Order: sequence, then C-alpha cells, then structure tokens
Amino acid sequence: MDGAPALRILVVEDDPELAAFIAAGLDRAGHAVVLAGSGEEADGLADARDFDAVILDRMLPGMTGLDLLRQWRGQGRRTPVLLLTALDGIDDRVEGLDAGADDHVGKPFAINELLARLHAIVRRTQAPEAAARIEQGGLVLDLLRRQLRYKGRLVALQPREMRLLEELMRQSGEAVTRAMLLERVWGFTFDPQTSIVETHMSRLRTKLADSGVPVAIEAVRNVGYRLVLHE
Amino acid sequence: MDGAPALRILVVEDDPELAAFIAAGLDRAGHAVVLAGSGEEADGLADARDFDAVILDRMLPGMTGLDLLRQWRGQGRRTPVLLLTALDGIDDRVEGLDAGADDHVGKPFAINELLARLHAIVRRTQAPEAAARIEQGGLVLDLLRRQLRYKGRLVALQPREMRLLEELMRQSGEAVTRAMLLERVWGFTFDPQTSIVETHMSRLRTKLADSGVPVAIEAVRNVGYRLVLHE
DNA sequence: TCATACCGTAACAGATCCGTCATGACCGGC
DNA sequence: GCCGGTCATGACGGATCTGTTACGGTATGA
Repeated sequence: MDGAPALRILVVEDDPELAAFIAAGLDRAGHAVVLAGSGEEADGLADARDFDAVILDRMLPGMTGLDLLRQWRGQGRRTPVLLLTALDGIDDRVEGLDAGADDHVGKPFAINELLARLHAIVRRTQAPEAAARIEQGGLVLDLLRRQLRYKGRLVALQPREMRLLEELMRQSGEAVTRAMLLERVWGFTFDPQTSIVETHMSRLRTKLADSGVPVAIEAVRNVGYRLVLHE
Repeated sequence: MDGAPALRILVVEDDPELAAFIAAGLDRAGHAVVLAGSGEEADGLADARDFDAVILDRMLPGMTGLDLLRQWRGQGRRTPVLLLTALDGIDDRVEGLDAGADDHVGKPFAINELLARLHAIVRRTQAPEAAARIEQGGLVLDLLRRQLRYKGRLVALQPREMRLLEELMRQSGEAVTRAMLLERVWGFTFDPQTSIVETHMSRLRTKLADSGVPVAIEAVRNVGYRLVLHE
C-alpha cells in the first residue's frame, strides 16, 4: 500500500554509501531521487528543478548543510527540508530548526524512520496551515478545547492520549514512528526503554473502542503505529 | 475608568421595573439604551437602527425571546445577543446557545454581571476570529501548545491556571466576573461556595510573579478579577 | 518448529493536580 | 472605629494521571 504519492526528492549527502542506502530506500517507496554530493551542487540542482522535499546532511565538505539551508530560507525557498545529523545533542536540534529545517533524523537511522518523517513534513507543508481541529470520518479532534467527539458525542481522553491520537490523525493512514511519538508527545529525544508508548496506545485503543469509534490503531512492526479508518 | 467604548444597546424586556434597572446600569456605564417591550417592537427597531448588542429577555408576551433570536439568526443578523433567563437549568442554557445567543444571564443578576458579560460578547464578536494565541506586552499564550511564554521564556502553569489566565487575557483590562470564570473554566453554572477561584488565582499570581511577568491580577470587589498590564 | 524479539495489557506506585478548609488580612459601610 | 463580608494564602487529602514493571501472547526469521 502506498498511501503517499510519489515524490521528487533531492538527497544531499557526500558519503556515497549512505547516499546509496537512502536512495535505495526512497526508490523502494516509489519516489524519484536526485543525488547531490555537495552544497554547491545541491544549490544548482534546486535552482534548476523543483523538488517536493530535500534530505540534507548537516555535515558536508565546504558549505555545510546548515549554511545551505539558511541561504535557501533567506531566499524564501520553502521546500521542506529533513536534516540528517550525526551529532545528537539538544542544541543541534534547536540550531537545525532555527535554520529552517522541518525535521531532523539522527544518524544512524532506520530507513523507515526517514521515510515516515519525510512523508510527515511533506504532508505538513502541503496541508493548509495550523488547523485548530482535525476531522476524519465523524471523528473530530478539537485542539483548542482539547475535546474529542465522535458523532457529536464526547469521548473522554487523558491529555497524553489526546496528543497521541493527534499525531496519529495528522498522519492518518501512514505509519508514525515510535521515535516521532516519543519526540512529539513526550519531548523525549531518546528511547526510555520502557513500554510507555505501548501502554498509552493500549489505553487509547480501549477508550476508542468503548466509545464505538470505528478506527483501528495498527502496530507496524519495528516502526510504530498507524491509524486506519474503517469504512 | 471606561476601558470599553460607549455602545448602542437594545434592551428587550417587558417588565418595566427590570427594564429601568437595566437601562440605569447601562446608562451609568456610558452606553446608549433603547428599550423595547415586545419582540415585535424589538424587531422593528432592529430593522430601523444598528445596535452593538441586544439584551433580550427569554420570556416575552407573544413572541418569545428565543423566537425572535431564531428569526434574526435565520435572517443572518449577527448582532451579539445576551439572553436574560429566569429558568436556570442546563437545558435552557443549551437551548439559548443553540438558538444563537452569545451568552446568557440568569435572573436575578447583579448589574455588574450583566455589564461584564455584555462587554465580553461585544469584544468577542468584534475581535478577529478564534486566535490560537493571545499576545500582550511580551506575554504570549499559545492555546494550541498550551504554553505561556514571557520574553521567550516558558512559564509553567497548570491546566486550570492556564484557562484562568486565558479568560483574563481575553478580557484584558476589564473585569471578568466570578460567575464567568466558574462557567468557562470549570463548567459550573452554580457557585460551589468554596474559594476555588481565589485559590487558583493565588497560585497563578505566584507563578506569574516568580517569573517576573509584569502584570497584576486585581480583585474587583463583589465582581471578580481584572488583568492589568504594568507599563 | 523453535527461539527470540516485539507487542499488548493489567497492576502497581509515585507524581501531579485539584478542591476544600482554616486562618488571617483587608476593605467598606454604618 | 467597629463589624461583617470579601479576598488571600498555606496546608491537607483525595482524585487523577502517568510511567514502570511484569507477564502473556503473537509474529518473524532462522
């Protein structure tokens, strides 16, 4: 199942091995890949062609990924950028987001992780801005009131469960990585090595089922979870 | 101090005594008042002139306030309406809001209660719609993220304190009634006869002060509270 | 088929949040 | 100036929310 449409992706990575690994993964997911080995090359390519997203290594010979990113953002280029970073401190993360990155993945990473985050940023940047509510098949998540309704009826969720569902709904039909959930729902940039996600997911499932909400939260082995609406 | 500008108010009330009481209160607050004793009369007046808000008794001889309100809303008339209701059950409240009322006050009421609610609905309907953040002098309340920042620094608040501050900020400079707070923050339509508001207000004040936020939450005796920004 | 890692869930414990109460200060009216 | 009501605040106890652990089930790959 390829819920996501084919994308044109520019991969900026000087390590040939890593570049090939990424290209293979993207290709398998049905995306068109263009490789660049340096910031200068990437800049030229981005001028000449239009990409749906850019996967950009933070460390590059010569012009670094951050330099390039800042330059692009300075020029008003809005293409979503997924930053690859070897360093994995909090400061790097902030610095990357400050420079205008839409998300980041710390090396080493699983290809699924990268794909999920890539799809997420493309979807996010293409979606109309900052909705205060998410609606899907009778399910209404009001982010301002922090209320979930199904067919008008309130479904009581705890704050964590609400956040969890929010992330699943933003990405409905596609897998959301365990790491993405930890990062966005808990603010963890590491794996706590407990079943915290599974536990809350279990509670969420129970409450949704008890309220008769026709959705399934599927586990995607070794990746994370996916929300599926029943027809 | 009249932070609010003078308003043109239509009061639809068949009881002459109550009408006079309301008119006197509005007049003292600097507003222009027009009285109508029946729904039919009110309808004619609303056609002929433009009002900033309408205070509408739910019970009227002949055409009830709800009938009139529904008719107006059906015609696309958007003037904010404050409903006066003798009955005070939950159903009436819902029914009133369903009919298109912006707020309601149960009889008997203090004139301050009515004024505060009146100003609130006028301000709300004139303000640009449904902001996801409220900013005021370096204070930023992000309603989606449920975060309060002062000069970029996070100020940790509990959910209830956040809601409380939200109501105060929406109405900055003007008094917010104790009843309004109970209704909007707690969902209470009655007074619990405890110092629940005072307690949370105290906690909120402490946290704001500890973070150096230059605002004062002033108690307005017999009315409620008011948020004041220090210059 | 078996071993292993992954996932699901119940049970427990701690932290946090919240409402109540008691006490004391303050304010306003008489 | 006194009295009564209003408001402020600290302390306490309970409810809720949350994270961990443990154990059982299930899928996957050798």
